[in-house]
Amino acid sequence: MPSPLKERRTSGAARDGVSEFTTERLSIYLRCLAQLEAAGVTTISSAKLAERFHLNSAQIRKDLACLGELGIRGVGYRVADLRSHLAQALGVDRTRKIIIFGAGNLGIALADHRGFNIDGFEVVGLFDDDDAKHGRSTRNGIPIQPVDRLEAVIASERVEIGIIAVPAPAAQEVCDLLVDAGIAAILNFAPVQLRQREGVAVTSVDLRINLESLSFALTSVRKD
Amino acid sequence: MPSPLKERRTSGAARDGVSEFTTERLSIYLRCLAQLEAAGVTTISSAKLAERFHLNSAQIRKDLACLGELGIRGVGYRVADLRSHLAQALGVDRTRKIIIFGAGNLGIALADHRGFNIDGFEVVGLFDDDDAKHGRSTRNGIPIQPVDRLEAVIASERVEIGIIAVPAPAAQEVCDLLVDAGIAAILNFAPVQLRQREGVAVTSVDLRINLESLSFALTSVRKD
DNA sequence: GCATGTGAATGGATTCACAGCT
DNA sequence: AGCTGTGAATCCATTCACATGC
Repeated sequence: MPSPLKERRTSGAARDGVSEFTTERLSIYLRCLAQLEAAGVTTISSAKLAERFHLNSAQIRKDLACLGELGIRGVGYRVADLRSHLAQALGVDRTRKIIIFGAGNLGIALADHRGFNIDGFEVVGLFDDDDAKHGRSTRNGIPIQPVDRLEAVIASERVEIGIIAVPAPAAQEVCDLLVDAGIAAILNFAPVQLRQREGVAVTSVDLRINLESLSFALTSVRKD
Repeated sequence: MPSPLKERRTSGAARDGVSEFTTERLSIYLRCLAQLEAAGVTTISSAKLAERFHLNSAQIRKDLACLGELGIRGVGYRVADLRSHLAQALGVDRTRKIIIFGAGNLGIALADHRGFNIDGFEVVGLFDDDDAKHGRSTRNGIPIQPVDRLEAVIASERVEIGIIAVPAPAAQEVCDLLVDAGIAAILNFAPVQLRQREGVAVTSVDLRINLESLSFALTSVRKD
């Protein structure tokens, strides 16, 4: 039984003993290491990393220990080595393909989103049930396709990740559609709690909640 | 000293004793109550709410207790009453104005985003430093304005929330610009950790991290 | 009787502190 | 000497369980 926290944010598989919190930090470390490597840094200590993120160095060591004993006592971590291990653990050492369902403003923006089209990810399809949109393409040239092409694209391109960018009322139906078509991981932008199926990882991004959290902070910390 | 968890997600003010986790759930409850009220339900118990969200009823009661003693023992909560208290606590009983910096695909999509333009929020400005974009408008008619209009709009419209939708290298500069112009809460979509100033609430949405978390789940739960 | 509000218990994430390797 | 890896300690969120009030 997953904790409600994970229930809401990401659910499906907090793999092994690695929690969602740790996973997200691993992703942050990976980004940082890529920058360090580009800057020519060859070795880094957990204390130095901790400084950058305002994190505790023990936490970083614990997080990294999930990948095996990669550190060298008395020295630190080899940047290149650690980066490649992290990339492998996060599964971005190869390219995972993504399709997006919903070609509204958000879906189109996400299809061309830089972070979704580099270093291990690639958007290979954009779908919508509105006939009027079919045939058009995003600026980056991703064509908007009808729903009946969905299954074929997922199968032939070996798509693993589906993004839901449709209005709330349609989200559950689209989710089921994606799962039936073989999608194993879903990133949901619709403001609904999706009924999830066994073995499918689902993460929701609810922008309204983020806004209201900020608004809540504003109601108290009014500096006047 | 905030915990790293909050540090990364939302920071600035975990107001009173109310944690970020609780705040996010309050936002979810509010949405649910609006639906219940629309459906004509007048009273609801924590147990019934718990069912909907796969949450523990005690947690819901604890969360709601933050707003005062709103429940009626032996009965439950009055939907309309609770909803209005929640709306007030989250600060959406009045309209908070938003400006977006960065008129790329994402910025434009967010400007027209439904959840950002109803029930307590309104996008009143979209800014970009690219001259070529000025004068154009989003589909919903929000014009793209030059940076030198920023301060005037924030002041005259009493804008409280700023959204950063620019590439990573520009994000910190834009953040400082917004804070200097009087913005008290920031929703950041750039994949960087922003240096934050005292009294400014900052929440970051990092889509790349969400994707990599899903990818991580996929590397293990390969159903074959 | 029934459902809230809450102190106490639990569980999990973070931090401390130090043994152990280089 | 320096820094990792990790058991022990701490902190905080969640859950239990019951006294309290309708």
